[in-house]
Amino acid sequence: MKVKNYYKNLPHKTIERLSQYRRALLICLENGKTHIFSHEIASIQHITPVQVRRDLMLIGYSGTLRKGYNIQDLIDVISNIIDDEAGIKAAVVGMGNLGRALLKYIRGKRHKLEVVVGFDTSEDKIGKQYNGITCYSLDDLDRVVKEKDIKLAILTVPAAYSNDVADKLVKAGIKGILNYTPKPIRVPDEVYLEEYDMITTLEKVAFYIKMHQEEEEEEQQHSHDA
Amino acid sequence: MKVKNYYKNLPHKTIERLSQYRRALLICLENGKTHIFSHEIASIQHITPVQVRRDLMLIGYSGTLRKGYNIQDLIDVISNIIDDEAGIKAAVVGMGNLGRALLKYIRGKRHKLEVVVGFDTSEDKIGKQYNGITCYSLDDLDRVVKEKDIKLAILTVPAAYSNDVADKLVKAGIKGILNYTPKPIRVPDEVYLEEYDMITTLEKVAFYIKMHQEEEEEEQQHSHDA
DNA sequence: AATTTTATGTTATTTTTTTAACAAAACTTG
DNA sequence: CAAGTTTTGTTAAAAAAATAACATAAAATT
Repeated sequence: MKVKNYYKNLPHKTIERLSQYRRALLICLENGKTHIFSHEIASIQHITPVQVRRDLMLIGYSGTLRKGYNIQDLIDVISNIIDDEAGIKAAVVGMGNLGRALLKYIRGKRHKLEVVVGFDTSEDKIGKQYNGITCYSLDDLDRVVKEKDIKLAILTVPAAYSNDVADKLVKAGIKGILNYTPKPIRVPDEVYLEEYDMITTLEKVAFYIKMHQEEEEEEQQHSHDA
Repeated sequence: MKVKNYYKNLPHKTIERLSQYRRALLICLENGKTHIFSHEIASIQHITPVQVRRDLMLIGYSGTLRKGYNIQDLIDVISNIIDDEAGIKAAVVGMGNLGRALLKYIRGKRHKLEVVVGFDTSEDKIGKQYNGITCYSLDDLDRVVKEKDIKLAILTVPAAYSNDVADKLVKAGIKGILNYTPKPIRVPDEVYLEEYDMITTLEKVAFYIKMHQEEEEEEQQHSHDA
């Protein structure tokens, strides 16, 4: 059995939570904490302590019975799993409001995952610097991606172009795309694709507001009946 | 059995997909299509036709055997389920790059879900118009939310303030919060909370790129051995 | 020193979600 | 007009994810 690659069987949801745990842990570390209990992590992430312990069990990390988990150690263990040793370079493709917002969020946060360039079609933006990275023309995409060995693209172009740009990215050899465009794109199997749709999330919240509202109305109706 | 409220038992994932289906259907409608097959919807959304049919079964919508689903009808059925009849008003709280980007995305797309105001602390922004909505001071949040009957808040303030602002929103009577802040917030049970974390999504993509990469290296190793 | 409390780590169970299987219907083709 | 094809709708099975249950251990308390 290859111990080295045990994390390949980790559930997708666990991978997501590991990233979230790490972020929470980094904040705790900044605040001077050295140890943390499963129920503390759980409380931050709005989940149950059991789930935290189960995730940590899956990655083979053990805490101490009375002090909980060593924050720095746990950060290191998680980083070893989710980070690429050599680091992964990313590009923001589409430097509109969303692209620039994401860039600001990400820039400098993780040394193993760095946004190194941006792309846009607008003459105003090409050649300019944003949060310390330069914006290139989409025409130079293929060259720049190959030169800088960029593997991940954050797609934030207008929906109308999403498919064309995605094709370009694939041809340039990109390995993963995070699509923030409201239109699903099509890529070959070997390219990892994650679609995130803001409107869907928003409509979901609206739906549950509506539902909650109707439930309350119903309850009032009942108490009125009685 | 209350037929009126059957949709309260719909799986969460189905709700999400219904929103996605509708968006895809609206695009098809614009392109002049009148009918669509389950496998066409599936292909757009990167899922299986079975899942589409199952979701539509759950909402009680039937297509015709040879023509598939009537696009306009299906849009109406979905809208009846996920939209609030009276409409839900939303606010973008934090008019930075991300807030403005989301506003641009959403503005005018759904008439049953409308962003009506923005909030910010910056003097430069207060009083200004963005995509047709005015930006108010965060100090006026309570008043404006109540006056305009705003039920949903899109939280895009800097992480440091997320909890304080969330508390304000809850006090003002908000019913649902979509938190785009990289820090989880805490709200009472009666407020629906959806957290979305861009960094987690990004790190997830990076992880699967890494994994894929290692798998390929392994395969090369094997073929080298043989 | 015995008992209680509070955590962890792990197995078992339940719930949720996805996928498979297949009957029925409508159209097409030989 | 019979056989074949295609697509829906639904039930059954499988897979994934979350939750519960509980044994174990270390510290605190009585």
